[in-house]
Amino acid sequence: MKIATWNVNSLKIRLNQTLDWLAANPVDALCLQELKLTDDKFPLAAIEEAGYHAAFTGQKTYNGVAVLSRAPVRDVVRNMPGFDDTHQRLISVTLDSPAGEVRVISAYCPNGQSLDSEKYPYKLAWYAALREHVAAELQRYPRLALLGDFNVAPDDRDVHDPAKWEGQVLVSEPERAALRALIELGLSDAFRLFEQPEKSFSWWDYRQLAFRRNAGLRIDHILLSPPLRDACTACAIDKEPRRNDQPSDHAPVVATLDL
DNA sequence: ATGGTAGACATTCTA
Repeated sequence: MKIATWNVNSLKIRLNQTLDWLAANPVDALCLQELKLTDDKFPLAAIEEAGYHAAFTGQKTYNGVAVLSRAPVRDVVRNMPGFDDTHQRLISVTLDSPAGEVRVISAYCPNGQSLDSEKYPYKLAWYAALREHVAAELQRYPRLALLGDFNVAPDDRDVHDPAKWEGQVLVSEPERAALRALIELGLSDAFRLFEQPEKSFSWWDYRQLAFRRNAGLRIDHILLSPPLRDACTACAIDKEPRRNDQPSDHAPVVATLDL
């Protein structure tokens, strides 16, 4: 089976690109972030027409996440129970695979804006809550995949110009430590299970011709629990949609699982 | 040091 994640930066603007991408890349599950629409505006009919079920949680203007799935989904949990948050940033679902049920979580981690912003401690608190949520989910679901826009570049090799970015938001040590603490629950960064091209990124700023210069960061990740890590045979970033007219600023990431 | 682009919405905020 194949699972993927894509921050589409408005599902309204990117609906046709999403459907085109699914037609060319018929993955079993696609996690979406930054829907930027309320649930009543979610394009469920078009997605079902394309052969997918969907679980989603949205809000006006910002945030919003979804899981699109070939198989029906069940046990849908929106956000993190016990963490009081007005932002719609997380959705967890269960789907069936030949090897048994798989828990798929779509995450849109806070950006943080800058180290001196009030959004920065919110980001770290959100990460701490996510760690607790995923720890609890792992107790119940040994086959777990956490996919999304983590808004953290784990390592300097995930940054086009580490000297320029040193200490900045998305790269700062406390953010990297928060992501490591999550991974230390026993998850693996699927992308780094395999040899990858140098300077592989998943996000490029719209400004300053960043994509053309490959001035990007790798901030979109697929994290796998041990049984899924063992089943993972490939992981890649698909840069093609970033070349589209009116592209998202993020590229999809795809993992192949031998299940 | 500043602002560059894009999306949603309202003339600014977020990324």
